[in-house]
Amino acid sequence: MLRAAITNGTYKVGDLLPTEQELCALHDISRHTARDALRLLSEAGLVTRKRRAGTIVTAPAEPAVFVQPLGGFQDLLQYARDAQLKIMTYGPAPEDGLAQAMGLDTAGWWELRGQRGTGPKAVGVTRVLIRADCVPERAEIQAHPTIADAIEARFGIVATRIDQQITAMVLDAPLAQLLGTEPGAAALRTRRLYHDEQNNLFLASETAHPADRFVYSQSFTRERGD
Amino acid sequence: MLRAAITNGTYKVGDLLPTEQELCALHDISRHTARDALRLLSEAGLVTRKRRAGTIVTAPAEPAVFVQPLGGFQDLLQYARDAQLKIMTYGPAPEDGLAQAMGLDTAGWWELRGQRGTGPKAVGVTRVLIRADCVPERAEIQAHPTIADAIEARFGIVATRIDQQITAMVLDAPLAQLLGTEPGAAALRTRRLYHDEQNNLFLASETAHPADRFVYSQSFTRERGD
DNA sequence: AGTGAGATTATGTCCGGACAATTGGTGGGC
DNA sequence: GCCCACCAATTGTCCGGACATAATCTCACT
Repeated sequence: MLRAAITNGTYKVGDLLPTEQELCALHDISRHTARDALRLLSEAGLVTRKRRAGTIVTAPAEPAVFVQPLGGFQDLLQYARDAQLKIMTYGPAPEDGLAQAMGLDTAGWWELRGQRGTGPKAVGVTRVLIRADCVPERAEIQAHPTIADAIEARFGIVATRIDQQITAMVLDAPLAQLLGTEPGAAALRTRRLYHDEQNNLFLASETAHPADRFVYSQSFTRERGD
Repeated sequence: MLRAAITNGTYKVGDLLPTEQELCALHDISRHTARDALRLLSEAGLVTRKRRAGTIVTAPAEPAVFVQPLGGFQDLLQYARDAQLKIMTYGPAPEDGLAQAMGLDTAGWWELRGQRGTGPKAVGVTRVLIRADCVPERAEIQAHPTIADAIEARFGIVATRIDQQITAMVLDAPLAQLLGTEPGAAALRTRRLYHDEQNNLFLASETAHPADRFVYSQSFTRERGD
């Protein structure tokens, strides 16, 4: 949670983190546990600790990203099923055709949640968050044709841009509330970008609010002019 | 000490380290402390820990080397003085002329210890070990002309080979006994190589025993034929 | 011989406490 | 105003204990 707080700007470079005792009181943990958390941050080079002075943020946190061979979105879904992760969406359900193209089963899997964000970019955007009870140390999905290949096979269109990643993250308070879980819970954030100019198809992962530094969601949408 | 044991081959890749409880009993420490030690090794990638299986050595330890801006030997001495480190030698005292050239004060600073090693290479070799109560995280000696420059200026000779490094290490039992301290104590090992063929001057850092994987000493000697 | 349940034994993750070391802050004396 | 002694706060390093978790081992059973 501290790492997330640093990442999203709650604590900026130069700020002082709560002392160990404060963390104990805040989260009802022992000093030992608080120390472990701060130690991890220190080892990651995000903070510097000095006696008497406290713990100072020295570098902005980069979200931990697992980039390598994650396969397509279907793989991700399958992985989520195997790992008994919870798949949730918020925003409207994706169009059937699009959902089918993405290999999504709109029945059962989808728990529609309240639309988050009201900005223009949120219109028509469906977001997917796969919630994990534990964050896997390493995603073990086999390398495999990307979702772009599947789209190309079914629709005959070609994605001109591909960008995929999966991130293990810790939910902060507002998002946790939105998703009906507790702050500090682990979540897998998926992100993919596909853009086909020819068919004006735009499949993008975006943040609900520009103010959010995180990209929490997997989005399926079309260009606004569509 | 475990790290040193891995480095010097006491534990080889694939070997099992003592369990936490065994370490507790061996060194009369709490499990927490033993865990910390093993955790450091694990974070350094030297060992892999698995439940029930134990702690397995997965990579040979490279001695931690501080290579960068260490300056010359005088700087090192000054640093040792400032940091109130203990400077010890064993073997015969260096010749006055050579010692002067090296900027060494043969009076006071030198605590002659027993000659270690009987091999031919040990003849006439004086070794210096700078002992530290704590291992500095980073040597903070200013960059500065190397000792080779000083030699050149005073003797008009040119070192044809320069190799300098300083290593923070932990004393194992035999060396600790030799130096009259306790196993596990911290020490700074210095190493420099200078060779001037023109004047047949050879200033080298060598290990006392070829079997020793460590180079513990700073040596000042002349070629055997000298 | 193979299988599976259970015991065993490591490590992983917590709790609680004590004291040391460092260093910023404070206040008194000059 | 400056300096120095002292205090207090914070992290660093230990101790001790409890239980969870995972993986190996054992052994009865088929």
